[in-house]
Amino acid sequence: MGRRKVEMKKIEKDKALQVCFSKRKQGVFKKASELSLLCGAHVAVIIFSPGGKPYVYAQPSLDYVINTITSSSNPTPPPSLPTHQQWRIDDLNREPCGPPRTFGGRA
Amino acid sequence: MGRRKVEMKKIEKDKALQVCFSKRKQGVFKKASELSLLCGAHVAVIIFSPGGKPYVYAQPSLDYVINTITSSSNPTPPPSLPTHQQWRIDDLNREPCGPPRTFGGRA
DNA sequence: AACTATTTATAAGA
DNA sequence: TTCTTATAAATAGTT
Repeated sequence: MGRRKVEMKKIEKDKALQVCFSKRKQGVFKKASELSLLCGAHVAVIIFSPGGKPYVYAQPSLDYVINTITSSSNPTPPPSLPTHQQWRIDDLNREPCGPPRTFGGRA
Repeated sequence: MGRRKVEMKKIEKDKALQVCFSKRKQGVFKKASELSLLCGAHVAVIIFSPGGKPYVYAQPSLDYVINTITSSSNPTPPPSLPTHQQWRIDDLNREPCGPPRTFGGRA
């Protein structure tokens, strides 16, 4: 979205890349925060700038999300939920990681 | 965006929440993958559904991003970059975490 | 950093 | 859940 449709490939011009990074980082954080708020979902977004500086959005906290995702299996299933899923961290690394995919099903 | 402007508060109707979560999770992953591709940025997005099931997008990998962010200081500055920033993980947890904020500056 | 022309994401509905 | 469509929102190029 913008004046032109943009090709999805690495931006070469350094100035343009910096501007794009800054704008889109903000966009991703906003989308993540909206998802968290609207759906009551816990979420963490970790972004490293091309210069290596980290930016983080997390709900409720980075520690919480990393600790939960790092636990090899889900140790504390919410007792109120009938269809709780079991999962292992190894499964997560098998995600396809491409934009035009489904990125998993429902909870 | 959509037929109506939507209030930014927790969705109550369970069905609507599921649909919203599914669509927006996909949206966040797509935005993150575009940021990664366009800017060559390393990124991880970890999302827990309301039911507690985790979904992950990561570039180049979840392990890489978590290991890097978990290191209390950046141990391996890219030698090609002149303006490398030093940072500590403690700094990251001080992010405001609200949608209408700047979410950090530029690298 | 602000401004808009456009593209893209997505809320409802089928 | 997938598709369609009307609209809100993100953002590319410009100032």
